[in-house]
Parts: sequence; structure tokens; C-alpha cells
Amino acid sequence: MAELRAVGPPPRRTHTIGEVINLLRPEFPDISVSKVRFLESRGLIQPGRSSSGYRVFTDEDVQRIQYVITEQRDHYLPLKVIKSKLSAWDKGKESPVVPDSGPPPEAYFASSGVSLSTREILRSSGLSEELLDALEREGIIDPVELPDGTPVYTDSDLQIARAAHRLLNRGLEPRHLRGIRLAADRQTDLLGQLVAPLLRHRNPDNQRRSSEILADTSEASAIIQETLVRSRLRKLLEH
Amino acid sequence: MAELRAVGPPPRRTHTIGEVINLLRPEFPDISVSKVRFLESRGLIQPGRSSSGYRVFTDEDVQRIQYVITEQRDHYLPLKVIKSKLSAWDKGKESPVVPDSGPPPEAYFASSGVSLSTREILRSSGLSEELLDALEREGIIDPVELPDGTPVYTDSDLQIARAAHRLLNRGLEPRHLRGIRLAADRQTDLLGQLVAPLLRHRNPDNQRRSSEILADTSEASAIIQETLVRSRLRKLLEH
DNA sequence: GAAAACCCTCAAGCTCCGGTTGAACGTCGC
DNA sequence: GCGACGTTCAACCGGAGCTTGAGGGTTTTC
Repeated sequence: MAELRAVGPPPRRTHTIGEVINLLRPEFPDISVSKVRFLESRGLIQPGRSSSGYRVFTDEDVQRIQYVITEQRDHYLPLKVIKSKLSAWDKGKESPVVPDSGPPPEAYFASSGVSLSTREILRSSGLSEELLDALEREGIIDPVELPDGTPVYTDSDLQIARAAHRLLNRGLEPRHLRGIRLAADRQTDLLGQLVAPLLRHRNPDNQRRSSEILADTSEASAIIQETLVRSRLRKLLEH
Repeated sequence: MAELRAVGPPPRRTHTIGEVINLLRPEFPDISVSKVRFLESRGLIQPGRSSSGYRVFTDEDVQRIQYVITEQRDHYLPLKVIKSKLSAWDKGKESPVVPDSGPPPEAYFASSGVSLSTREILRSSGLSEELLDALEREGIIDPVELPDGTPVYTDSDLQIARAAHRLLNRGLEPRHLRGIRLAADRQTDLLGQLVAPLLRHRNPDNQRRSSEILADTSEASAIIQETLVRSRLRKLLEH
């Protein structure tokens, strides 16, 4: 082969599949060629191809594989879940070769339309009535009220209720969650400003662009925040 | 049957297997009689038996089941792992010898150990030098410095850099990201307090518990915040 | 006191996940 | 031109996590 690379970015090192295995073998003894090919078939990695059809792995591809198998080993995550974590991470880089959108941007904000009664959300979340009340007072959960005053909860509320339950179980109290709500409020404001001009003149196209922008930016800011928190907590643990 | 319970602690309520299912069904719609029996066969629960051979579940047994399926749902843990967590919990304080070498203790905070140079992170993130600088000034990214002053970036930094790039592309400016950093700081503090007592007396067990608590709570609070933001943005779009 | 509803065990079966194996064939480097 | 390495594709496999069904006992209800 003669992949001429006259001019261009730094001469990136690439590897064949066998080399990749040898690189990873020390850390992950049960890696195998077929496993790597399997991961590709499942869409977790997309190595390039040489003109003759051989897989060509960049260092980044190798890191990706490494990420996948550590998640498997350390957190027992199913490949599906790892894939979705990866694809959030991906969106950062890939962008030049995406002429039109794959997934509809609005899907990000789609709601299931499920609605729950107070009893149902209590049962489904495992929260007590008092705690649910407290969460509502903190603005963490806020159901819509029907004309007659009975509250109706969405599945977002349920998700929040469950996650809140986990926090409360660990010793946090409802008032501690206020900070989370405030952070969410501030983020909403920030991102909202980004699309405010568009929403001033509402039309289908602006609507579509707005939801695309919001989907993208809210995901990105969530990634930043979570990564920051995690790395700070890691330092805390390491002392 | 006449399980006489002459004197004793509170008159414990007990349940048959069918009652247990009905109790749990709302929160876990895919629970089933056979599943509970299966869990017993795998040694995760040990309900008592009536004189006629029926399983008899105490409230504690029910909680145990609840714990098991929550771990499955929220953390995708295999039953084997849940079992070992349970038996550690069982022994109360006693859990000295983790018999198997298998799962490394809570590696949620594991880092890949990859480190990048300034050139590499610029190339991999697509950021310009000025923007990277700006992000560092805002504390969004902060590399360790080697004795000679050259910065070293981790893969967390890369992830953040990429996500930040997405935000900047959408028209945000570095200073806008300060809010995200502050939110992350506050969350770190909050969660850090939760484990502060444990970390005061460092020993392997406290260390392990701390990382478990932090992994769980940081995930849960991220879920709450993201769900909140998303549902607020949805409302914004709907007008 | 009988029917209905509920419970039991045990073996077999089933789906999905995460790969492995093998056959048939192309390519690279010496 | 040979051996090491790469490719595809279909078939197979072992384990996890249940489900189903047969055959039979118990408790509740009318």
C-alpha cells in the first residue's frame, strides 16, 4: 500500500488489529482479535480501513477499546449502555462528515406522555408522602395541577423522584437538593438565552433549530459538569 | 398453622409470596413470583417457611428483594455481585476477606491514566490555543504541571475540552462556563461532606464505602439536574 | 365440602448477551 | 511463493436470568 500522506497533520501512528491486541494484552489478558471485531460489529468502535480492507486503528481507537473493556470489567455495564455513553462523548469530535442529521433533534425532548397520580408516584419511587412533599417544596419536583387541584406527575418527575430517593437514602436531606435545583435553573437560563432570538420569531424552522441547539448544548454542559465533579471527587478520594 | 409467637418484639407482619409481588409490583412492574423464587435459589434471599412449606417473607425480606432489583435496575449489577454486596451487608461489620479477586473495589473513579500534551489536547479537541487558555483561566480545565512547568492533561480534560468546544461553537463564551464550574464545585462540596466523616479515619473499608457512596450519589444528582434542565427546556420550547 | 385461588418442587426450555470457531479466501513482507 | 497476518460470514456456544409446565399439596371462600 502507498497511502500517500504528502502533507497534513502529524504522522499519526496507526496499528493493525494484531498490534492492538498486543498493546492491550498486558492490561487485559482476555482481549482477543475476535472480541475487537465483535465490538466493531456492535458499533462501539469504528476503526478506519486500509485500501486493502484491513482495519486501521489510531491511538484514539485503542483508547476507546480500552475504555469499553474497563467499563465492562469495573462496572459490569452492558455494551448497549457503554455504547450510549460513548456516543454522547463522540458527538464532540465527529461533525465534518455529517451532512444531515441521523436522529431527529426533537427526540431529545420527547416526553413519554405518561402521567401519574400521587399514589402512583409514591409507589413507583418508594418515597414517603412527607419526602415527596418536601421535594415539591424545594421545587425539585413540581407537578402540574388540574383545575380541581389534584397534582399530575410526569415520567420526568418519576425519574427525579427515584434519583432523589437514592440521595436521601445516603443521608442527604431535601433542603440539600435545593442547590441542585438552583444549578438547573441557572443552566436553563443560560441555554435559554442562546435560543431566545430564535424563539422570538417562531416558525417551524426556528423551532427545529432551537431544539437542536438546546439538545446539543444541554448535553455538552451536563458532560462538563459531571466530568468535573467526578474528577474532583476522585482527587478527594485520593487525598 | 399456629406459629405461636407468645411474647416478643413488634408483631411482625409477614407475607406470602403473592403478597410480596403485589407489594413490589407498582415500583417494579416486571417482578414475578418465579423471579422471587429464582432469587432464593441463587441464595440472595432466605425467606422462612411455614409448617406447610409456604415461603414466609418478613418486611426485611421484602426490603432485601427491593434492594436486589434496584441494584439490577440502577447499576446493572449481576446477581453474583449483588449477592456478595448483600452478604457483606449481612455480616454487618464483618467482611474482612473478599474471597474472590474478581471485581476491583468500586472503580467508578478509575482514570484511564492516559495523559496528553498541550499539542495533543488541542488537536484532539479542536480548540484553539486561546480558547484552551481561556478555559484554563475559568478553571474549567486545569492540567497538572510538571516540575518544569509543562502542563499535562488527562482524558477527563479531553472530554471536557470537547464538550466545551461544542458549547463555544454554539455561541457561548468561556466566561459563561464559569457557572458550570461553580455548580460542579458546589456539588462536589455537598457530596464531599457526605463522606467526610469516613475519610477522617482512612482505612481500606472506609475508602471503599466512600467511593461507593460518591459514585451513587454523584450519579443520582446528575440525573436530577439533567432531568430538571431537560424538562424546563422542553417547556420553553413548547412555549 | 367442594371449587377456586394460591402455594410447592423440579426439570426443561428459552432469550439475550458476549463472544468463539471454522471455512474459505485475500494481502503483506521476506 | 510461503508463512504470518488480515478479511467475511454463518454457525455455534456457555452463562445469566428467568419462564413454563407437569404434577401435586394447602388455604380461602362460598
